[in-house]
Amino acid sequence: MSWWLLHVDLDQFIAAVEILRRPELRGRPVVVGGDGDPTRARQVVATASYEARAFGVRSGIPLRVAARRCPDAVFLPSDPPAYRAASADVMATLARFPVQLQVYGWDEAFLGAETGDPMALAADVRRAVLDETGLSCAVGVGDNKLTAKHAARFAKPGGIHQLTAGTWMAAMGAKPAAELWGIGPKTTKKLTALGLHTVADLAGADPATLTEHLGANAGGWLLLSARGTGETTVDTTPWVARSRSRETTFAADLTDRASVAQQVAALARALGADVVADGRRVTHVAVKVRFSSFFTPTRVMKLRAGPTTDLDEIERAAMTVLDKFDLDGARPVRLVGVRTDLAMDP
DNA sequence: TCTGGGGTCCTAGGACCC
DNA sequence: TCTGGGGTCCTAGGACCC
Repeated sequence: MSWWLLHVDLDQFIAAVEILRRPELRGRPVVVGGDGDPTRARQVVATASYEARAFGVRSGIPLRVAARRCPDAVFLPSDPPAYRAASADVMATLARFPVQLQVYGWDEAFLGAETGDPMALAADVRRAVLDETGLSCAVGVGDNKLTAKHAARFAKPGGIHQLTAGTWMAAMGAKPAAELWGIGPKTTKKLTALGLHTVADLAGADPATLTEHLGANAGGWLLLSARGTGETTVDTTPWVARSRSRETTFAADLTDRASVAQQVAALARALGADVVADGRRVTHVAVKVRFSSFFTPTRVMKLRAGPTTDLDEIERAAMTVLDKFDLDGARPVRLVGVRTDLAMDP
């Protein structure tokens, strides 16, 4: 018996939920995103089914591009409440296993288990999720969260796979460092500049050099990651949001300050109502404005009078924060957003 | 064909105080 | 008179993830 980490990752989650309630779509290219109208601008793909991915349709590309690449795809609007409900079903299934459970977003979870046969456990988990929810998932088995996470990638779609310290370098060493969990485009660029291209390159890098160019914290963490080292603990405490935000990209840019202010006020009120309905108090109010140039500054204000549930105060604060922006000259605004930071003490 | 929405965590720099 | 050092709070932005 030893301690194992499992990473459960649902396959094409959002598309899978849609196919589950519309079985006639199974086997067809399905694209979910925005309001489901691929002729409208400024909407992107949330999730594409594997059949659509075969045509080059990926998360984040504009719906119009998806329609061009895959004209036969079925386009559906995003339905977050349905995905939340499906996610809850999956997590409930996982919670019935004798494991520690850490929910990690809608479609992922880490399990920690003391077991002598982690692959058998993974197979059981996969089968239970499929039987009880109709949703397929991949399950990665590892000696820490990083190896488990990457094992799940090898397992996708719908399989199980094991990756440990002993097999890490053989499996991952030749892959681009960019594929490591936690390494994004910016870090990749810095690593490339240092001549570090693969996971093996990074694993063998000079710690002082990494620290110098990426910071003490990030440098050390990168090196550990490249060597397949990661967390071994599972945080089972229920997730409590630290912030909540709401933003809107307009179909056509706003060009007058009054419209921008009205949109921000409405967002602040709606967001405040959601947060208060959840029994939370607001400590900070932030406003985000994206101009047509894609320049996207954010301004934030701490509420001096302390955490509040007063919607008028939240809206007023948003208006005060909006005043920090230079909206003169009618620079076209394509997006506004409001974020509330939430009090963490009960 | 221009580029969604909702999150978390970290860092840097200025203000302010002792 | 041209100059310390530390600590905390606050804001802005960067980076990444799903």
